[in-house]
Amino acid sequence: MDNASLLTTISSALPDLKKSEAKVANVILQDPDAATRSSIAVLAAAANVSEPSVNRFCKRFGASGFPDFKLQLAKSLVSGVRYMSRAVEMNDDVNTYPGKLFDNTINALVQARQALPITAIEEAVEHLAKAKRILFFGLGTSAAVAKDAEHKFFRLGIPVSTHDDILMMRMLATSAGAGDVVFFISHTGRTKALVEAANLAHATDAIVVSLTTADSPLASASDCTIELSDTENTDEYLPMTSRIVQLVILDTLATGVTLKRGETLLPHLARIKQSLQDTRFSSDES
Amino acid sequence: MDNASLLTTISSALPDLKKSEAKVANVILQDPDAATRSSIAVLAAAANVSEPSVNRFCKRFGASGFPDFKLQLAKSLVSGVRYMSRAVEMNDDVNTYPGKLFDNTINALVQARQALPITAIEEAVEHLAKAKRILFFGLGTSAAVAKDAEHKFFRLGIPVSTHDDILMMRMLATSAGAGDVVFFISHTGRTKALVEAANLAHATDAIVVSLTTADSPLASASDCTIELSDTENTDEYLPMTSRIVQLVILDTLATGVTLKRGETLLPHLARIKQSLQDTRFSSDES
DNA sequence: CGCATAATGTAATAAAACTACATAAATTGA
DNA sequence: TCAATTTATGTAGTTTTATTACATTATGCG
Repeated sequence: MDNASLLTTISSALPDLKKSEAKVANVILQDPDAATRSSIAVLAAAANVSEPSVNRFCKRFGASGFPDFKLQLAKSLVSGVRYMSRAVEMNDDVNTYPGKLFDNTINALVQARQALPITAIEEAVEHLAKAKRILFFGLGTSAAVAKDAEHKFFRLGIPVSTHDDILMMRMLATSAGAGDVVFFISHTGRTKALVEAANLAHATDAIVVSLTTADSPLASASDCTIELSDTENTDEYLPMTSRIVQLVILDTLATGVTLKRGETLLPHLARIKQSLQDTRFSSDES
Repeated sequence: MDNASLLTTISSALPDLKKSEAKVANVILQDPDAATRSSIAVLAAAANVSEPSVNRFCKRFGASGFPDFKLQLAKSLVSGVRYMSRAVEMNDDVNTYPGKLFDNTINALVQARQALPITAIEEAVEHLAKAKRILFFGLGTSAAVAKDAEHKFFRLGIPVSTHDDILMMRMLATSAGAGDVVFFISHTGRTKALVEAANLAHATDAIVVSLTTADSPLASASDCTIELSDTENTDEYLPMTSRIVQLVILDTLATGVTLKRGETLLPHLARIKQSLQDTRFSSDES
């Protein structure tokens, strides 16, 4: 996996390079992105060396030639550099801002995908699959996420409830016990009311699982934390991308539980789907 | 940003491509990695088309030429996101299925991004920005989406409420009037209770906006429909990708309203953010 | 059916990359 | 220090690769 490290490799090899190779290295290190778009002639001119020198440079770093080197370099730039989120500007029009919002969301998901907390997911699935009851707690935007989770786990046939009422949360947290999973959802992990409820639940025999930011007070109060990296400030005023990532993580957990429970679940899901049939207009009507 | 999405873009553009371009597309989709290492001649031969056809193909997808296209393709492969939706299999383990779920969601968003109903969004923003009151109606999974929307529009300072109670929906729909926007959210657009409520609302002076599938009964009952293409059967038993797209569309609408209302809104949002300050543990504590 | 337009291919041209070889610089040992 | 030798770099020619302009073929329409 020398993908992200090609530039590092070059820069640390700098002292061992021949004079002309070093010149090439410097030009590339100075603006790697430009390098990926240059031809060998342009790069050679920029470095004041001959074309074959550039070629030799490429081969030295494991590429089969200049084009191959450019390819590797381009790849390494993707994984190394964070994707740029494009902030919506005040004078964006309807042709611009929807695309930006989608892009930002997509980028957030791609990034989250790259840093999936597999072990935490595994552990959480373990707890959820064994749970006799699941309580989802969330406030504000996370209340909607919790509601979505409730709906999803309900379909799996697990007794589940959601709460966005602080008093209810405290009462339920206090009276929770073995077999219960109390699941907290919070972007910041710093909402006092939620952290307090988590502490109350933590004192019982129930399992406290949280979906939140690493190193937050909420994480400390949990038996199992699914940590999401703090997103950039795209979410400045209205939380957007963060909750989408949360939702997909919850999809993941629900899927994990489904898989863990095995085949028996599918008939159950099919039955629920069937039960909704009569509430709908068939595709032919109207 | 077409980083993670070049292959998805190609794949979803497939039906609109000319015969020779489609041949090229298929060869690339079949083994994208090989494509990044091929010359234009090799690729043309593999696809049984002429070299200029390959070149035209590349330009169609925004590249300046074949080498540039290869570069973009290589970059898009780095993220590891697969371009096609991959169903979760019964014997997938924790290293597999989370990635699949993220991939599917990302792909759904990329596709939705490509077919953004700009005019409908514009129209809906128009209505929402003028609204004196907004009512969000949704059932099941869409209830969670509605709740999220409520939260978001509430922050914009618009009187708003959400309902997932059929009777409440009917009463509110009937008594709605000028200045009201009744916003229906439904993946299928065929849920009877919801369609009936939409018809009741339609009979009033209120504006009925819906976020649903094209040609559905719900769409017919609306003044303005934001049509989402029916997603693939990834959502077979548990709705996943469809609701994510809905959420991002609602983000888009909220953003559109914000922009339409102009600068004045930002202080309002900042104030709300400020009001939440005291409910949180500061980053230093704990 | 014949015209018009679009789609694709052919062949020539230009650009880019690579190779073999030549020259220049550096290193070594007498 | 100065040849001899090795190593580094550049030159020029060759080959590969990509692009352009134009010709041909296919497609759709009146």
